[in-house]
Amino acid sequence: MAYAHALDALGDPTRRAVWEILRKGPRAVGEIAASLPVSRPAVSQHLRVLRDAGLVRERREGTRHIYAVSPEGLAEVRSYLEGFWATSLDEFKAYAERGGQ
Amino acid sequence: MAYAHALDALGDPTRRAVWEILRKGPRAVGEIAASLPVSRPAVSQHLRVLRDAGLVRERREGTRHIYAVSPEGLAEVRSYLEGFWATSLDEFKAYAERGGQ
DNA sequence: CATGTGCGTAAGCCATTACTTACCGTAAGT
DNA sequence: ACTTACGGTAAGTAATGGCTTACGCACATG
Repeated sequence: MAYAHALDALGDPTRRAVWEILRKGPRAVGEIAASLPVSRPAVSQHLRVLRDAGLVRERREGTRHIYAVSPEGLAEVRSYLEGFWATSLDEFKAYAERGGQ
Repeated sequence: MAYAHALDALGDPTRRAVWEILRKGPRAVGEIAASLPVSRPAVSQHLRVLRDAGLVRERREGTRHIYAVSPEGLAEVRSYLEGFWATSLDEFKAYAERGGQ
């Protein structure tokens, strides 16, 4: 299996922190690590997971590896959650009609 | 911390499997466990995590505990992801304008 | 060609956690 | 009251995984 699902990748707080940094714009690995209380290799490993999940994308500028949020992986997670939305609302409606029990 | 974020709760494959079963409609604990390759106590523990994350809700019918997907937790995850959507599209646009590199 | 910079990978350690079985509590039926 | 049904909890174990340091590779610069 190994992180097939994007939600596996987002299930770690540090990884979400990396993702939230990239949300502000593309960053090199070292820059990301400088903003976090973990080492650069740790960030590198997290980025690999995020990349395998399709959540970030990489490009190279000389020796620097620039990462950026990828829309595709985000869209995948979104559509996954959308599938729950309709049934969830139905449930909520029935729940309310029972009087909130 | 311990599963403060709903995405932490959704970061486990078995827990997502539980959630996907509940997506089809409310179920008792034993019913859920019967659909999965893990024991009933394991399901019970996963349901507790999902419940603490606000992703599922519980009601009782006699000795049966009926679980159902909760809209609130789902909405939380959705709004979290929505925050990435706009910036992600901007990034994608810039990416395309660079020629897809 | 040598040095410096920026990252990824390997190996190992430690904490987290997902799972099991055993047990206990509660509700309903006989 | 006894029994059965249904689930949560406790305790212990095995595995996952997140982190570190050490190392190696690619690119740029003197």
